[in-house]
Amino acid sequence: MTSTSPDRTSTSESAAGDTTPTGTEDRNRYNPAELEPKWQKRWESDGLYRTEDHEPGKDNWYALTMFPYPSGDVHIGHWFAYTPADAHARFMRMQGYNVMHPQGFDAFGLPAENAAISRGIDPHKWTLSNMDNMRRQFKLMGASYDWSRELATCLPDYYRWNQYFFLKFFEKGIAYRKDGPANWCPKDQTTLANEQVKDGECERCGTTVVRREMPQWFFGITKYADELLEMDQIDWPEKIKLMQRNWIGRSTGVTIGFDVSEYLSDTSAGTRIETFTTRIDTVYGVTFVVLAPEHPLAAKLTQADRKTDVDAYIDNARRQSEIERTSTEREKTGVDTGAFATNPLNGEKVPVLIGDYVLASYGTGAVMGVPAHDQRDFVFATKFGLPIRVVVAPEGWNGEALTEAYVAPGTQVNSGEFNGISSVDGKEMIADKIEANGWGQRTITYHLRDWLISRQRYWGTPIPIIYCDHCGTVPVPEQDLPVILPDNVEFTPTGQSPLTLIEEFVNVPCPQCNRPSRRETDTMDTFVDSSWYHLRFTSPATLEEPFDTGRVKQWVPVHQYMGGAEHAVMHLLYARFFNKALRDLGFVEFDEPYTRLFNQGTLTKDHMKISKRANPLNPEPIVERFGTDTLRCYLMFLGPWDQGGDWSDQAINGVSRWLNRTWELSLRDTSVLPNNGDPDAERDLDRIAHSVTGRVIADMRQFKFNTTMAALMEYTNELGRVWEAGKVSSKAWAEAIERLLLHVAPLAPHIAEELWEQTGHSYSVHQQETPTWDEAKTVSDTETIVVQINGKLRDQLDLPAGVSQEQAIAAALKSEKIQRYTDGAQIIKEIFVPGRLVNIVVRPGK
RNA sequence: GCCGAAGUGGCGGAAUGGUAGACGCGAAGGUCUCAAAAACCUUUGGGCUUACGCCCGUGUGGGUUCGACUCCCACCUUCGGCACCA
Repeated sequence: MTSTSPDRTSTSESAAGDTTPTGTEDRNRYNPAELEPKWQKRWESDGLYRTEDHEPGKDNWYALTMFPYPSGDVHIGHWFAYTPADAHARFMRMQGYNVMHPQGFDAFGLPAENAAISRGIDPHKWTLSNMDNMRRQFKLMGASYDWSRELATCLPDYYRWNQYFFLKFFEKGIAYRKDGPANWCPKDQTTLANEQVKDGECERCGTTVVRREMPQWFFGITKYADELLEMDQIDWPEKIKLMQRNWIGRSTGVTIGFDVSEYLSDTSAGTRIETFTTRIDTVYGVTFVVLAPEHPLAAKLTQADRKTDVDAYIDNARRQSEIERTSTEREKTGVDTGAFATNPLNGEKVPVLIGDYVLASYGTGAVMGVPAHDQRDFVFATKFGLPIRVVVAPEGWNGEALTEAYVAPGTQVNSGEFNGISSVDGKEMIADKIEANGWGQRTITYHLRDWLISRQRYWGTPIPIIYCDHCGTVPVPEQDLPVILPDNVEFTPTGQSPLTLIEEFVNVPCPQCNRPSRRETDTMDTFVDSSWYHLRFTSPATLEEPFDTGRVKQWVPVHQYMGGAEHAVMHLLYARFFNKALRDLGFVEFDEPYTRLFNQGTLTKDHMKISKRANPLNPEPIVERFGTDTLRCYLMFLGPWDQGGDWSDQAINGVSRWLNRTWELSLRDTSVLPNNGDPDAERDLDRIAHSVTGRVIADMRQFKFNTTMAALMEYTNELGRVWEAGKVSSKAWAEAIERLLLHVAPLAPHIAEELWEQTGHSYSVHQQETPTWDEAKTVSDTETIVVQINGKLRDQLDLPAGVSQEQAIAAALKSEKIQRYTDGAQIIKEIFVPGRLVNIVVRPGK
């Protein structure tokens, strides 16, 4: 199953310390291949990481990583995401928290279906066997997962609750059905996921994909837009918050109607073109109005002589894919309707055009064209020979024509009664006037659309709806849940959902009237699954309800969520929405699902994305050669976790060496050390030991694994020197080693456990607490004071700790090196930074 | 185009406005060895100097400050996200 690279077995690369001259030394050699599986088994059989809902005297800490899709292999990217997260969870456990660290599988999705189509494998079996394989590979990480909580979203025990929530949402109007766009391949006669569309073409057959409107299911996330913008309660990276804000894209402006009644024979779609603008101050500069091709008034307004052209244009726009239409590269196109609209402010009649740069889905689907103050309108007007009228004058403008749109604020001109005032004030005054006259009103619009959850796919949660000719859209009664996804289905080569072909699935009696009806064959977006899995982890075995409310209360909101930034606006926004919807339905009491969020970066190799084909990097050979602990530590050491990093085959040696050094240092025969140590030497050792703990605690809390590792490496280097000096007692030495092992434990759990045992401690190191430290013990008797002349380093002095300003400056002025600069010069200023430096500012004298 | 992050030795990277380059890799020299590997020790930003030392140096150009990798302004480059949003 797992492919092994052929060259690896033949090379004679030896594991660290591989060659062993004698059998007696063998026993004390660091051998991860032996001890890692040993401890993994022990931890598992002891249930060391099984979490209770309550531990007396401890606060709960829910450490969650974004669960993986079961693609089949745990790759190095998984290791980079999951092992530092595990180290943090372990650290929090040692900080005295009752930590829950679960893991599961986000098991619905397209790849399973692709495997089914291309290789004829059943998605169900494919997914479950991938999960088995990945579970085994995950266990190589030595992570502190509580596997008793494992869940997989493709199992009916899980997805039935998707259906349950769907029904609750439907009842409340949060789930609703309307026409929505889908990517349609005309050749394969199927809809495609966005991932299946490559450069506007069907990934399978290369046919140009078109947009097709069809009835689909939505979740009403936009109702929560304003609440989703509030992010004061959550401790998330500013970057992610910003991306969410931009995605929600709230903009305030004015909706204003342009009367077109005299050009309409059919007024069923109204008599005004409603437009939305954020720049109502420019309304006197409107010289045309543009409708989206899908706008209901587009056809109705078209005058007889323009009909042929307009019909052709609209038809053509419909053929274009979304990708083509929204490409900014593309030249703007448009067509005249022959109709005119009246600007209510100045009574002017301006032409109405249709242009596909106007999007039906944003704002009102119509824009007022102000070419002087909007660059797109400027380009459009130039192309169609429409007038460009300046109404907000740049400073110093004297009536010359513009070469591009002027978008900044200015002074109102050509604006009737508003002439001469600033456009900032004009915005408000004009809006007031429009509202007073009933021409329009202030409006808020959002970039965020409702969440389209329908997928015309097989491998997902069936949507629990039945369509009856008599009763209409009928929800599946709760007691009939789950609607089971049928097994053993046939996949057509086109990728059309097999659900539509299964008679016994589709044809069902109406739950209300019992007449023959048809079941919904769309399934749900997999982001539905991942919107609430963190709740299910608290009580994964519960059968009667989606989760145990009492247990959720003890664990959620998740204290620490960790995962990639690629989910900034999809998963993370959907999960926040889902939580708020569940709250409004009474399922949970809190407002946000994830209190803290940390995003790791991406791991690269040779500064390129790691990919199976072009740039492979398999964790298993690395584990075989160096051990899990080395791999874990190296991934944490190679750079700041949030910035990702670049893999180096060479640099991992350094970490391997360090663990070997840790091993060797810990197992030294302490009987050669004195019983009574030298007090000065022991005070020095204390200083080193306490300051390393201070650094480790501060850095681990903030996910700064690389500097944690650096601090521990410095510590082992120091310990080597301390041993050489031979002045500390065996007791002091043993304490120093104990401290080392406790700090290593979260990072390299296996070696720490083994050494903990071998140094005479009782199982398990992972149930110990982080060592304490005393700030007072970290200060030394002397401190190095840097002496600068005019900010440049000229000397260093070792002075007693806590030296006063006067003493320090006096000592500095006594220094020969300093006198070279002060002799004959005028001292202007002396600066003293306690514990750091003296800076003497001189002017070269005469 | 807009938004965001980042630019530091040969390499990965470290530095509450206060000794730039911690820690590690690599490299060079050495110890051990018949030899090699491993391990250990020393050196390792550039330039000048016999030496004490001195000068330069954190993408570029300015600025603030006694003192700037760090703060401010402008620009360049790379990466990530969004993109005809009215």
